[in-house]
Amino acid sequence: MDQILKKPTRAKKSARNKSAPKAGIRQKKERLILKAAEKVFSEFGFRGATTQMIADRAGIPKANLHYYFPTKLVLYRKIIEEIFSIWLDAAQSFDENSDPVEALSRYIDKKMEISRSHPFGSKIWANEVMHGAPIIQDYLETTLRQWTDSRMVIIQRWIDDGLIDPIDPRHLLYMIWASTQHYADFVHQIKTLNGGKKLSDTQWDNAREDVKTIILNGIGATKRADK
Amino acid sequence: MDQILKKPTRAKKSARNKSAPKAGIRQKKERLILKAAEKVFSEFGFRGATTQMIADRAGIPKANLHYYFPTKLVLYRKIIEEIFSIWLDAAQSFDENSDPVEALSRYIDKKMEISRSHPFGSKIWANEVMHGAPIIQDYLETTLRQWTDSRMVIIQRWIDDGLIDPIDPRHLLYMIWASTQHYADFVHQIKTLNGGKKLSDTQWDNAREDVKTIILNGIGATKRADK
DNA sequence: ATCATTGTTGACCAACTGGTCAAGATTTTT
DNA sequence: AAAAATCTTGACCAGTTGGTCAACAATGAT
Repeated sequence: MDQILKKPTRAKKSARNKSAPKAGIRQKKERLILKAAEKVFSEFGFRGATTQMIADRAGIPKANLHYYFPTKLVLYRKIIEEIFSIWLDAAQSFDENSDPVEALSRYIDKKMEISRSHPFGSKIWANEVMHGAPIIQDYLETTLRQWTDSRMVIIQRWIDDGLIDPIDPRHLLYMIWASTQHYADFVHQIKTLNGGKKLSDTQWDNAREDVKTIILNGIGATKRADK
Repeated sequence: MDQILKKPTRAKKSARNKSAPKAGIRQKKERLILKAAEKVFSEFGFRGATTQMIADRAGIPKANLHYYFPTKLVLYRKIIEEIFSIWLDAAQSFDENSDPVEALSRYIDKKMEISRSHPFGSKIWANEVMHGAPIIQDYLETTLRQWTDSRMVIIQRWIDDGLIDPIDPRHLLYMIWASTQHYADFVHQIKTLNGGKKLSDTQWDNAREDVKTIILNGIGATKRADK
């Protein structure tokens, strides 16, 4: 799931020494920077974030950051790629061979889990799309488009087989995305409306169950499956 | 709906002359700037937007913009206030005396309409919240909080009266917000997945109906109302 | 006509920011 | 040990940006 993103970065020898005394430096430092950058970008957006902020959060001088990532844009792209790969990972759970209740339940569970564990990534993605996707347009047009089309076919088949009510598959997908990602993108609003406290484990469970219940009932997937 | 935002701005005489020969200048120019600013802020975010961009789009020199709005922040705040007032306007349709199907249908209709007619505002709001609501925190804690609480009571009453299934009112509201605002905030993604063409009138109708259907069915509001 | 108020704008500036660079430190290879 | 490669960092620079200002124009009141 990650290989696409990794650079070869000197994979010649070092097969006998104690693991990787120096080769690991680059990897560790890049990880450190990426993590800091993800947070800062999600908080301030691409232009709002400064390389100085990112360097500070990573605890290194700015020049060092630029040694590993030549430009702010390159750093940003790397992060987008990671987010997208996580997203695609969850998308796998929406496979062909399941019935609607099973497939959609699993998919919604995964998406909610990602909203909880990777809220920064979700925000960055949302930010990108809201600003016209200047960086990720190609992802939208290729990978995301293909995935969406293929899933719409599956949903349409469920409809044709009478497993769910006839709704536009597109809007069902949008609703799932919107409802699940809302818990990442609007976490601040949710927290404020929750008396300033972030959602507890139980509240997260409730949220996940309610989203699933409403959507599955909403498309009539349960009334057939139940009996 | 607007009075809060307007400045007194010389309301002495001019009650006999031909309307407002000069008094109108300020108002017209402010409108012009606000409209330009809304677009630019929604496209580039607060920091991404420059006062130069806004001035250019309004067709005036930057210094003139700063004559009417001393700082970028003041301009931004003004826009946020307007957005919020539009939002509150729609919120009215969610009144006490209706049954769930009627109240929620009307509310979702209004929200979808706003997503279509005021996508810029929705994006700016989303952007604010995603970045921790640095400007609008007070709105979240006061007005929005109160409104949300009062509507949750109504929804809870519906549940107690057996009019809808027992779900957490909070999550129902979040789902409505998420699903409807998605069509504004993610319009670019939706457009791309729609073959690069923005949604037609029919597609908007379908979206609106599907969102309503799924949510109303999802909470079991229709199965009681139908018979 | 004259004055006061309001509106207009080019030129300017201080602060910030992405990115560079050269000198030096550290580690790996030979 | 010493050469080669990699990593580190303070100082620096050029471009951008929010905001100011002084001179000027237009309009309204007297």
